[in-house]
Amino acid sequence: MQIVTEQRRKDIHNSDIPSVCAACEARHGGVCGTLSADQLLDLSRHSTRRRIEPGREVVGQGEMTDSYANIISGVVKLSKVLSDGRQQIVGLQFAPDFMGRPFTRESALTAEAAIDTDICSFPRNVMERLVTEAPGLEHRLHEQALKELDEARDWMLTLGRKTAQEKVASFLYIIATHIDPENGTATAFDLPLSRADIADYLGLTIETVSRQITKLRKDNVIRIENSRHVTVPSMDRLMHVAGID
Amino acid sequence: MQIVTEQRRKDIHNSDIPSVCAACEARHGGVCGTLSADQLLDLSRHSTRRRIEPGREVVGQGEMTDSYANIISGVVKLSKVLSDGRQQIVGLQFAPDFMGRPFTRESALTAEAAIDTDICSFPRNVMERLVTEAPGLEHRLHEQALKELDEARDWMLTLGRKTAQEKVASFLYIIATHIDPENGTATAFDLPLSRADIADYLGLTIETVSRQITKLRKDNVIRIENSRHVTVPSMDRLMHVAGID
DNA sequence: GGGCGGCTTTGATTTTGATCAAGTTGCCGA
DNA sequence: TCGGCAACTTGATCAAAATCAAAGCCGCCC
Repeated sequence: MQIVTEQRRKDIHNSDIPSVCAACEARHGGVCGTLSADQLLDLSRHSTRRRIEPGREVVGQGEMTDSYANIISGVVKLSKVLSDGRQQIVGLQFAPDFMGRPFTRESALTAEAAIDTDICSFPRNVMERLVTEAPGLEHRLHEQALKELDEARDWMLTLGRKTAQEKVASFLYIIATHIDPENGTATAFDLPLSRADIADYLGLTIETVSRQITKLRKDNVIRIENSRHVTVPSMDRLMHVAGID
Repeated sequence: MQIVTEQRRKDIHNSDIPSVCAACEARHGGVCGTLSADQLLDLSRHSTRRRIEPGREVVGQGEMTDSYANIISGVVKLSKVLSDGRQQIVGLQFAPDFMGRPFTRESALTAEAAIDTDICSFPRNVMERLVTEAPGLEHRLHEQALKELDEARDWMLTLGRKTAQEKVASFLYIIATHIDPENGTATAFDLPLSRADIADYLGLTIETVSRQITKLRKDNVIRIENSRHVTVPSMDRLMHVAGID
């Protein structure tokens, strides 16, 4: 399914090697590479670092448009709800992803931390000023949008056409490939989402998710400790179960 | 669900009022508004107009990255397939949408016409040259990407959390609001997709789609002639059935 | 250490939508 | 006007996942 291919991840990653935000000691998810030293300093001066607890909204429904943020560590869920409460997680963001919507146009999205998450945020107006000054910055934001679009479309195939078993395996594969992007695909990791969150991501119920995880365990596709820690003996096997070519 | 809000559609639409491509007598989906007369002429000279028959690929898997195109009339399906043939339509594009992927990074997407479709296409290199010359052009492409991202995420909620009945109603609502963007929401229209296509868009089977359409007809939510022509007596009613707030 | 509450698992049953299998309808060409 | 074919509908049955209902498990606070 290549939600994010290795190559793509590297493209994004390589570009932010040089510049580190002085204020929060973090790379700004690739946005800094295109800025001058002065602009970087400007950005740093206005950025604030915050730790967000699980379940806490990073930026509320409409507020999303008021600021931009870089994820330093942790995982953020982007979700949508129906009026009767049914919920769907429409995206996950991992460090060092960049969050925030260019050009106001709120899309009824809620962003909240799935686990303890550190972010470095700066106000919309600073960002907008920099966009007009640095020609390459919009290009970077554009690439981020295209990356998210690809991920969303890949996930649509999972939501619409895969079985519960394949969905759960696909989810585990995504986590394995994203949880620690520095080191590529992880074969052992902690799930950043509760069963309820996983269900909301997969369009399933908690019970079905639990049963499928149990089945994967019994079939020796994964090993589990504490219901959160997962070990994958064979990534090929997992991908095969996930329906990934 | 506001897959595309009226306002958003207008934003995109208003911006291309002034410029019409001389070669194909069509507006280039909002990309021309940002170009100078010379650049427009340049673009026109390289553009070719084509009619695509239903089922025909507009641009194949990898080729998508070789050219850009503006939809003059018709509907294009963007879809993905699993290795065993299961298929999911991940997006629909209507006139006057702009198609094509900036920066090569193929995402295994197939684009094919759902009905007779006229497009005006131009080669990647011309487009890329213009992007570097006209600063506003990338901005436009960026907005298009964000629009598609919003639509994809709205649809993920539909795929993951709605019932078959709500899915079908949501589909009809999308068609009603997109089929003739000039005139806003249509209360009578021809379905641009076959039952099989609808099923692939909704993550359902043909039979389920058919049964739900029958049910909507029996419940007087819609009227149907020839299995393709739909009349919606009350758009509010349809939206309510679709689970749209 | 004991109990409480949230998260997770497991089991029994029901429901929704898929699958299998005929029919219809409508269109097109002979 | 008559096949013939593809698209669509309808019906019967089946299976996957949802729902309803208890337990476990684990960490935390007293």
